[in-house]
Amino acid sequence: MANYEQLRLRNQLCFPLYVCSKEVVRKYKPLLDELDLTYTQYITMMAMWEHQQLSAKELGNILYLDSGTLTPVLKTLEKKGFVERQRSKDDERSLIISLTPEGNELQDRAAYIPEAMGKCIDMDLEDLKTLHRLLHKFMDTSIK
Amino acid sequence: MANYEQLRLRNQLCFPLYVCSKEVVRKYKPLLDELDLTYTQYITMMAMWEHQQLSAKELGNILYLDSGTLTPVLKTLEKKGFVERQRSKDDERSLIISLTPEGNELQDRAAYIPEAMGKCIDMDLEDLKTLHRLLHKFMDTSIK
DNA sequence: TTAAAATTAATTGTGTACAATCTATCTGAT
DNA sequence: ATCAGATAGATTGTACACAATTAATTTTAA
Repeated sequence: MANYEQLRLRNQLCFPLYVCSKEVVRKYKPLLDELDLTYTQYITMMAMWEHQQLSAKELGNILYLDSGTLTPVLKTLEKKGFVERQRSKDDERSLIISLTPEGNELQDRAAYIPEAMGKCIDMDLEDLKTLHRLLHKFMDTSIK
Repeated sequence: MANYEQLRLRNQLCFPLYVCSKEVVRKYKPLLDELDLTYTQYITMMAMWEHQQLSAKELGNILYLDSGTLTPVLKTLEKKGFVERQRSKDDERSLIISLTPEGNELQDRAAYIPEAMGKCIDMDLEDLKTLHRLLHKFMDTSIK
């Protein structure tokens, strides 16, 4: 029988990426539950806190999500009162997302999350910085 | 207005992990389409190629997936003729997954995928090795 | 000017993920 | 021997993720 060493899970890059990504989202869950946000809703709100107002298109570019994913997320966030959705006057095709006062206030309640998450990760800072740098490098060289 | 630097997407570890993971899966898609496999089905088959026979429980431990995810994946792989599902004689609770001849042959057709994927990633080998090492370290220190 | 092409969201369909619950089976302590 | 607890999968419900298609609007080029 052939022994395809390169087909072993432990030798792939994809698999630890996939596992680590899911694990981080899992670790966020109890923290995000208190804000009534899912992980996808959380990163959407992070983009909104940073930019205050964005079109759905711009949001998709920032988050690497298409309208099939974003449309229901934005409708949910609107239902929760954190954002408003309205068509652009300039271009009726474009959907403008803006923060509500409640959405803005949520940022205060979210402010402790990055630090709380940091405490969950038992790796030294140097490794985390390297990991962060290499992931960004991977994104920059591999996407699109 | 407060400026929560640590809440910016670019300063998170979670976000590049999430984006890179999705991006890698997206890059696999055209290669896996030829095998009639999704990414989740592919890593399941990789575990099977490595072990020949596993219980659903063991598969879940290897892949970090629970029965809610695995049950439909395994039923699909059975329908495609790549694995067999049968209850253990020793313990009726346990579901034994084994490779069919077709499932085994699929490994030959999958053998070129790791190399093809490698060519899609435009990062030097040293960085990729470091990334691989740090992701495994992250998995080992952060999960469970 | 106007018809074709491009752009933006929304919709549809498939396939995960995972928490929570359920069901069947097995194990162990009395 | 038996029943309480543990264990293994299956099921249910919610929420993505994304490809493909659709619908509405805008842009562009003949």
